[in-house]
Amino acid sequence: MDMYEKVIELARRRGFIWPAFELYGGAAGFYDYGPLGAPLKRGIEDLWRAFFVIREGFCEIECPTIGVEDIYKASGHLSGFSDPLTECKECSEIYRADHLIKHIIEVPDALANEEIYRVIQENDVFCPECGGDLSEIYEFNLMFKTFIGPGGKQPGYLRPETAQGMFVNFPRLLRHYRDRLPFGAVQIGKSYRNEISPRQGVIRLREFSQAEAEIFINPRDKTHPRFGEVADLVMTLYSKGGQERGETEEMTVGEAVDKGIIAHETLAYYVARTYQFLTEAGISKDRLRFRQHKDDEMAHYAADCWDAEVLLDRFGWIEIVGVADRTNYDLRSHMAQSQANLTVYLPFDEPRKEEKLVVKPDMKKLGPLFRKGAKAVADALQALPMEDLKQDPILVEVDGEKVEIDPALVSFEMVEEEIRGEEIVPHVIEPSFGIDRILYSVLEHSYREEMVEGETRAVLALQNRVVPIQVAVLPLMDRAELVAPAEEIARELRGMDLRVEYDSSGSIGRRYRRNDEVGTPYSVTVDYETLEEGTVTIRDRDSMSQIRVKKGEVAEKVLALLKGEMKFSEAGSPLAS
RNA sequence: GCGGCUGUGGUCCAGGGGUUAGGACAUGAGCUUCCCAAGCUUGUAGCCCGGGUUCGAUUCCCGGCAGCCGCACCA
Repeated sequence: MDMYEKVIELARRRGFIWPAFELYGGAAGFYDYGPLGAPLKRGIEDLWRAFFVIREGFCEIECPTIGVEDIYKASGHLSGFSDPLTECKECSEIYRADHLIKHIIEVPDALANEEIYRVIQENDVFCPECGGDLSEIYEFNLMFKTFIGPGGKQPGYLRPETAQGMFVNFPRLLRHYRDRLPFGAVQIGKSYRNEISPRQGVIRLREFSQAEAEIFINPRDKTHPRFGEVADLVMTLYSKGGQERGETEEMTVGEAVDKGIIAHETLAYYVARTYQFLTEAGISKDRLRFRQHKDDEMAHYAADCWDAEVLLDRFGWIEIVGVADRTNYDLRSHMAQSQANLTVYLPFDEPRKEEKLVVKPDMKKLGPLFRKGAKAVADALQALPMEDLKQDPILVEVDGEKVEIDPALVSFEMVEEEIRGEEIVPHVIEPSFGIDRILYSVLEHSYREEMVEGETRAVLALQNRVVPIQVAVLPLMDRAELVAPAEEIARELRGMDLRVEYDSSGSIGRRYRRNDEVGTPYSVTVDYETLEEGTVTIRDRDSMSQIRVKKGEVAEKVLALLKGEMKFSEAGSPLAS
C-alpha cells in the first residue's frame, strides 16, 4: 500500500472524503466531504481568509457559479478552453485535430472545425497510429453548459474559475475602495470543468473549490509596502534557470527579487504569503517548492508566474497554487467585450504641463457651406498638424476628395494644458489556490505511522488551526460515576464553541488510537482520581504524554493549548506513567 | 475517449453454477477500578448496476458504472 492508498482509505473510512453519488454507482471527478472532511476544508478556508482577507485588507465577494456567455467570450474560455477532437474510424484513437495539421497550417487555432476537416481531407491526413480515416471534427469544451430560463435561448456556463467574478465587478469594487489602487478582492467557491478523464482522486475534479485573489495594482509601481515583512523568508525556488540546470535553490525572498529571479516585489510578496499559508495549514516545508513557469508554458500576456508544488508520494510534484502577474489582460478583454471603462484615474505626483494644438473650425460658416459633409471636414481639419493649417488655402482630404478651405473659417492656437494624471488599466496579481488539492496534501503530509509497543500507530498530525475534532473527552470506563463528570466537561468545552468528540466505548487505548488517526490534538480523560482529587488528564496526540490538571481549569487550558498560547508541558503536572 | 487489470459486510481479503457466502480487523450492546487498538459475552452488516445464457448466476457471457495502470487530454 502506498501513501496515497493509505491516506485515501483512511479518509474514506473515517469520513473525510467520500466518492459522491456512491449509492447510484458514483461519477468520476466528484467527491463529498464527510463529517470530518467538511470541517477540515472549512478550517483551511478560514486560515486562507485570515491570510488573504483579514491581514491584507482585501474584501471577499461571492458571485454566481453560472455565468452568461459574454463573460467567457471575454475570458477566452469559450474558444480557448475547448479542443477540436477527431477520432480514427478504424482504431478509435482520439486526436487533437488542430495538432494533426500543425505542419500544414501555421495557426490552426484560427480555423473553424469544418475548415480543419477540409484541410485534413485535402492533405491526406490519416490516423497516425493505424492510417485509418478520421472522423469529422467535434468540439469538446471543458465548460459545463446549461441554459438560463426556458426556451434554450440564453446559454449559461458553470464557471471554470472564480476569478472572472472579480474582474466583471471591477467598477463596483473600485468604487468600494474609493477609486484608489492597490486593492484586492477574493472569492472562495466552487468551479467546474468537465475534464475528459478525471483521475488521481481529489487531485483532478470536475467540481472543485478554489480560493482566488485578484489584486489590482498600479502597473508603474510593483513594489510592495510590506515587503520587508517577508524579505528574509527562505523558500525553495525552482526557477526557469534552475529547471534548465535541474536544480532547486534555497533563497530568501529578498534575494530572489534582487537577483531578478522573481519579477518584482509584489509578486514575491504573495509567493511568500502563499508559502506561509501552506506551511501553517500543514504542508510539509521539505515537500514544498515554488516552480516558475517557463516562457513557453506561461500565458502570452503573463509577466511572471510561480506555482506552489507539493511532493506527493504517488503523483510526484503537483501544482496546488499559482501566483501570476497577469498584467492588464483580463481587464482589457472585458473592456473590449463589454465596452465598459475599466480604468483607474491615477494622478501624477506633479501635474505636467503640455503644449497642445487646439483647432476650432467655424461651424457657423462651415455648416451652410458643406451641409452634410461639414462634420467630416471639421474632423479632418482638427486632425491636421500646425504646418498644414498655416497654408492658404488649407487642403484637407474628405472621403478621398481634396477640399480647399479658406483659412478664415478655422482658428487654431497652441494652448498650455495642465495634466494632473492619466487613465490606466491596472495590472492584476492573481494567487489562485486549489483547495481540494491542498486538503489532500495536508492529509498526506500530516500522516505518519510509528511503532508503539509492537503495534503500528497511525497519526494525522494536523495543525490545531484546521483540525476537525479539537478535543476528545473520554471517561476511562463506561461507568456512571465516570460518565457523569465527563459529560459535564464535554458540555463545558462545547460551550466554548469547540468541536468535541465524546466517546465512552471500548478500552481507553482504542479510543486514543481512533482519535490519533483523525488528528484530534488533545484528549481529556476522566478517571477515578477525578472523583478523589478533582483532576483530569490531558493527553497530547503527538507525544502521547499526559498531564494532570484541575477539572475546573481544563476548559481554559485546552483552549490555550489549541491556540498555541501555552506549552503542553507547562499546562499541568506530568502524569506518572 | 481507447486498451489492460480489478469490483464480495465499514475496511482488507478468501470462496464458489445449487440449501444458510467464510475469515480478520473495525463497529453496536453488555461485563470488567482497565491509561495507549487487551479480554469475555452477544449483536449488526456484504456478492457494483442492468441485460443474457441456465431449472437455478454472486460465480459464465455482454453492456454500463466505478477504481488502478498505460495512451490521449490537462485555461
